[in-house]
This record gives sequence, structure tokens and C-alpha cells, in this order.
Amino acid sequence: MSKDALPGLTLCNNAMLRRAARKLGQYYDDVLAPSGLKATQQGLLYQIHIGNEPAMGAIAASMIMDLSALGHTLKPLIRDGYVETFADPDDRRIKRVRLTPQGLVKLDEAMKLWHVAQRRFEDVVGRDKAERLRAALDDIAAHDFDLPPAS
Amino acid sequence: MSKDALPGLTLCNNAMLRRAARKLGQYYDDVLAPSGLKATQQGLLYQIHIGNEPAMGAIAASMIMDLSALGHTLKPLIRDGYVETFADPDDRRIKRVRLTPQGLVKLDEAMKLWHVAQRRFEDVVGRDKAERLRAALDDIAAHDFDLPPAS
DNA sequence: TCTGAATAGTGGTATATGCCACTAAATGAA
DNA sequence: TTCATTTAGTGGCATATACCACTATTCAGA
Repeated sequence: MSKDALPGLTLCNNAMLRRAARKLGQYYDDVLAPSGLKATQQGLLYQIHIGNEPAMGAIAASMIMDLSALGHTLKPLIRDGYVETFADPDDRRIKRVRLTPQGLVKLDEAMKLWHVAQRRFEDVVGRDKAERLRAALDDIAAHDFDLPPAS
Repeated sequence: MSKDALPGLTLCNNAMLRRAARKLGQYYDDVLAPSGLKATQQGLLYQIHIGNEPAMGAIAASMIMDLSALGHTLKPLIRDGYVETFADPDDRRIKRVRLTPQGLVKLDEAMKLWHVAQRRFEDVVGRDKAERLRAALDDIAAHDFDLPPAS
């Protein structure tokens, strides 16, 4: 119905991506709500967990996120005692990140809810289709769209 | 390469969607930068333009965006003189939105840049693949993931 | 060794987005 | 008509995310 009234919206790759991200974000956030974490936070805690005390720059690169944005996003998690940072002894420019014990407990709790959300999503959309979608999204993330420098 | 170090990231539908959205958002924003608009703003101006003086609620619904979020996003566009609002005479709860003449000029300018971004995206990714992706994203946006009420 | 360039983060500012509590307006039932 | 309910937006607050200017470190040459 809404699509009839929106001839052009569905043509923009970026707009469609953002729209789907809002939708899915609200859904995953809903399911994760009992843990007190947003889906973005659960995802970040998980990245930190599976990394080996990753440097901030490494996290930002793998998530294709601006380094300063990562810093901002980390703040509430540090404030709440879920993660802590420490300087790399071999290169003091580098700041590494790890979960605190409470952070690990919270992540465990959130992951249980994440599994619920993930499973229901794949039940509704279909496992194959979900997998193809993730592959397509990974593909996009890997491409280089930079403008060829005019020189 | 980054994927090797990230066994789990690529499994979460929501995380992958957000990651691709960050990547693509940065790209479209880059291309649109000369207009002074962000891709989100260009998309919103376009929605307003193709709507028939749409009500805020109608815009929010079609974009799957929270109504208050829409209100916030609209503010800089109103401040900069690109859009204006007015109460619906038949129902004064309803606030309708339209482009100003300057807004229309700005949208024209931004759409030219949008075409460049869109075309290059489809050159890199492939037109068919892009279309399938948009269809999949539209599909996700249309699904209902609500938890069945426990009753 | 000294110094200029490159690297890693921080802080400020601005937009993007969501939730909640609240107000105003319209509606429907008694 | 009157009042409880529903509908449409607003404003405050919090997180998400980006860019820019700036600082601290490291590194590569001269």
C-alpha cells in the first residue's frame, strides 16, 4: 500500500538500506530490550569479545565505522562498566579494549536474546534468503565506491 | 581479510545491515556533499516532493521512521528554508509538509548528484544485483517480526 | 640526533533516530 | 452535551554516527 504512494523511494539503494536498517534495528532492539542493551551495543560487545583485546582502530575498520564514532559509542558501555580500555605497551598511541567480567555476563545474557531475534527473523524471511542477503550486504561493504580522482 | 578476524559478525542480519548502511551512507553522502545535503536529507526532500503535501505521520509511516525522529530530522531543513509546514484545515491535529521554492531548487541540484551516485553504485555492483537487493530490503521492511503476544 | 610526516585517538559539533511523557484536537459513547 | 479514548505531534533525553581540528606517539630520513 505504502509503496503505491512512493514511486521513487524504492529506487534508491541507500534509502532502501536505511529503511530496512531502521525496521530491523527496531525489531532487534525490542527483543534485546530486557537485557538493557541496544542491538548496536550487543554487536559491539560481541566484536570486542571475539577480538583479542582489539585496538580501537581495528574494531572501527572491521565494522566500517568512523573511529571517533566508535569512541562515542563506547562511552556508555565504559560508563556502565561493561568494557575497559588500556594503552598498548608496545605503542602507546594504540588503545586496546576488553570486556570486564560484568561485561561478559551481560553479553551472555544479550546473546541469548539475540539468538531469539535471529531465529525468528530467519523463520519469517527464510534461512536461505537471509544468508543470501547477508552475503550481498557483505559484498557491498567490501566494494570500493570511491570516485576516481579527477586527475 | 577483515572477515577472517570476524567469525561472528557476518552472521547477524542486523549487524550486517547496519554495516552496509554505514558504508553506503558515507558513499552517497560524499557524492552529495557539494549540494550541502546529506543523503538522508535528500531522500526526505524527495519524499516530501513526491507526496501531495504529505502529513508528517504519512511520511514517517512510508519511511518506517519514528514520528518524533522525523520531526527532529525536519528541523534543520526548516531552519535552512527548504521545507515548511502547515496545519491541515480539516483536522488541525495534522501537520502537512511541503517544499519551499528554494527547497525545490536544492532538491533539483541534489538529485543530479544522486543520479551520479546511484549510477556508479550500479556500475560497481551490477544493475540486476542492485535491483534484487532493493527488492529483498523492501521485503524485509514489509514483514512483521512482532513477537506473538504471549497470551 | 633532530625533525617532518604518518598514525591513533579525543573532543566538539551536527545530524539521525528512538522512546517516553505530555498537549492538543477529534471522536464516540452515555 | 460531556467526558473518556484515540490520534497526531512536540520536546526532552539518550544513543548512533560522521567530520574536523587538535594532541600524542612513532617513524623515517637527513
